[in-house]
Amino acid sequence: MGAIARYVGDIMNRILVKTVLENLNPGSTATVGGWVRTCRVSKGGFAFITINDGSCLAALQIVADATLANYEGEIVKLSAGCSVLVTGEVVESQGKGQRVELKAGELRVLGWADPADYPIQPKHHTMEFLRTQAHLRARTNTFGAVARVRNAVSAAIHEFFQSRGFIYLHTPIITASDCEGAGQLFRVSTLPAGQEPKDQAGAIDWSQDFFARKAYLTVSGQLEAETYACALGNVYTFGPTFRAENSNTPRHLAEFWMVEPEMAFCDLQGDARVAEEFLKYVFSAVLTRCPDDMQFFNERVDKTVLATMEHVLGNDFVRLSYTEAVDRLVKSGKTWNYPIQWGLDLQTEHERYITEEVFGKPVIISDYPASIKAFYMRMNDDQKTVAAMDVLVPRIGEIIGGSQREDRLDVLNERMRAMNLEPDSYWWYCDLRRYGSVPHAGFGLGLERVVQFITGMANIRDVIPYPRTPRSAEF
RNA sequence: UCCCCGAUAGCUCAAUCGGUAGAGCGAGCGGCUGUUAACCGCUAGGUUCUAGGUUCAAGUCCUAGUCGGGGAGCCA
Repeated sequence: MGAIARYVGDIMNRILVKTVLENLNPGSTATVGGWVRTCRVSKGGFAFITINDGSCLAALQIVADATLANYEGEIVKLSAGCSVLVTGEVVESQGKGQRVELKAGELRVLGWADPADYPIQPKHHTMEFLRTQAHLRARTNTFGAVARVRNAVSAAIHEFFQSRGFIYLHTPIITASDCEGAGQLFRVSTLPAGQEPKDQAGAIDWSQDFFARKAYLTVSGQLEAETYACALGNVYTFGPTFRAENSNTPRHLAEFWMVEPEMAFCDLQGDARVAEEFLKYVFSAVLTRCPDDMQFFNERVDKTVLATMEHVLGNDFVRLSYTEAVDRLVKSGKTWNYPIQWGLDLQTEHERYITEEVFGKPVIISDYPASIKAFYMRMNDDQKTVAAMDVLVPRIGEIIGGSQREDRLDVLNERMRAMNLEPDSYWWYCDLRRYGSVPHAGFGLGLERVVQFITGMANIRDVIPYPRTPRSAEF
């Protein structure tokens, strides 16, 4: 067995750097493992080695002196990226910058990292460069903090719904619904490329494909979630979602994670109320659990994120109808690149004006014209608008899109025909309205956009470990 | 997909009117130091994204492409 095997006992007993820094007092003994951030060798016969193990933003300072057997042979040669296992005594730090440090009694080098070619130097790197080193970028302060915040957000999402009795539902990744109205789909096929079997008309014969029909990666679990909501009451999905849109922006991914609660016996007002409570719960949880990481983002990434979080938590979201929003935009006196007119969708510039300049906080816009929204949204009594709502936040724009669903079969059929959709291919979706239909509502939230909003990270590709975007699927 | 901008040392950038490529950081070596993005000195390090073109001469100008960034659309 190799070198690692000999250390298994110590590895299993290691203590997190976070624990040492926050909980251990001078006099304790500890074994920690981590990756070297910096190593400064003093001719006075000792070396300062800071290591990080991902458990927290801060690094632990190790003091190793020349009495250690491998001091000259190994310790003085340590550099950024090396992995080490250190056992020593927690002591009060003589220097500034840390409460305690670890005086090494034994320092084992588990893995070297040649400083001549280790890509993560102890200096500023651009996000663009780190994206090309996605397998190592988690070792930086920024990406470690992003990973911890993303984790805290994910945990908070489950907690919020679980504590309210929602059932976590796993909707299919592969779907045969090819027109959910949410953009381009990735096709899933096992037919040999270029040699697909043809039917008599010369078209590809999909009946010979794996699923005996065309299949795709899901763009939303909503329709399936509705069926379970109409049996279990409140459910939520939380999983990967795919869009084959050729979108090249700092806010779009081809593969991203989406949360989609769906609630039976719920109308649009209830939907909006849950959306607001939900966002506030998640923001609050991150502030509570990742204070150091949030402080870091506030200092190094975006100096407004903490104030924004506090502001959002301390204020009610603004409720505004689409009609009122259009009215405000018309009367703003501003000149727009895109026209404002009742019946046209709001553009990014309009949404940002409302949420950033008019109110300076999240805004929930509701009751959009039916003509610009999906077939499944419930027609309002005015016969012109549907019970849809978008939650808009400063800087990001739309973070949540939701609606009360059309629960009347005849109205749904009418809407589908008006949008050139074939009700027969949605037979199971229509069945929900045929048998025991109930008012229900839900919304979808992009996980990465929430993490972006919370951390202030400018590009969505930097809040997911391995971003998939047009022409990019490295790693 | 559309518009704009960019690509020069490992990284971040500079290079005047088109005139023969430089700095900081990092790295190597040496010095100094309870240090903490340590500090000081020396050294090495380049097919200037690719392919064409203009010119006596191209990092610089032109054309096409590739990749990256910003904005827009689509959306979460």
